[in-house]
Amino acid sequence: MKLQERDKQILQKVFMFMCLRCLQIAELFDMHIKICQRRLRALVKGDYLRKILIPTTESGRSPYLYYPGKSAEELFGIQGYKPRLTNQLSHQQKNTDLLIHLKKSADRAGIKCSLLPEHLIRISGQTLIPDGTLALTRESKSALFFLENCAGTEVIKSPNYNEDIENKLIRYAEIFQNNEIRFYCKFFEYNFQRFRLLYITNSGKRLDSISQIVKKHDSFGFIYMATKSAFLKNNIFAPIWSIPTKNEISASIIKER
DNA sequence: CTAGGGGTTCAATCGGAGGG
DNA sequence: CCCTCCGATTGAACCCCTAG
Repeated sequence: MKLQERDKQILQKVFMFMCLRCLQIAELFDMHIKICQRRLRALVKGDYLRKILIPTTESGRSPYLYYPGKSAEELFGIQGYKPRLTNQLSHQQKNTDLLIHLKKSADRAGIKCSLLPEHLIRISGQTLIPDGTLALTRESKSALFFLENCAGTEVIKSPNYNEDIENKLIRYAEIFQNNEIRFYCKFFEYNFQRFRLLYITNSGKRLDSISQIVKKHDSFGFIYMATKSAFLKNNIFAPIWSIPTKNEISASIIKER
């Protein structure tokens, strides 16, 4: 097969996210789903990609998950990973969906959006791992955002203060106070002043209860919250964000002009 | 000959109806 | 209560045509 320029870009994205579904790739590249399927099939044939069937909870056929094959590893000189079918994976897939939504929304608005998914942060040895980070750039100015996608399974508050949401928020506040974002400045090649944390919840009820904890620990007002449905329904300018600390309920993360 | 597009078929899953 | 069947749904694969 002859590798197109777009094929290479697809492979890069697959490396970036570790693994992607056909629909995610089609959305990223504005491809017709069938065209996307066909290219992916060709890439699988050339062992640029490999695929596994992932179990799903939704109706319909289970989609394939594509991850780098040997040819792609040789082409880029990067090692790929075969995704393991764990709870972690479905959470990661949801994070990918959110990041792609942000990316496409920014594209439409003419704003540059660079992504840094979770697994790349993880292997860099950071102690606090967000579900993803992104940099929005407009006219030579960039802003850094962390993304937390609350699946609704984590404990909000556990007595041992370990790995619960409250503990994580405390650590975010520490990082904000000390402005420990050197890793991200280096990755995005921009000297960010501060960052914002975008906290996505899967229900309004959960948003309210976590807001209470945010108020307690975020004295700066850097934590923005929204429900997943509002987030996915609206564009990047939409005033859907609440900032618990400032008692704001319709903030925007970026101004329209 | 290759890439893109439309139509159709295949495969896998869920939920509900119905029977034992 | 459990099992099987069936339709609905969704993603992928297949076939054929067209344009360059």
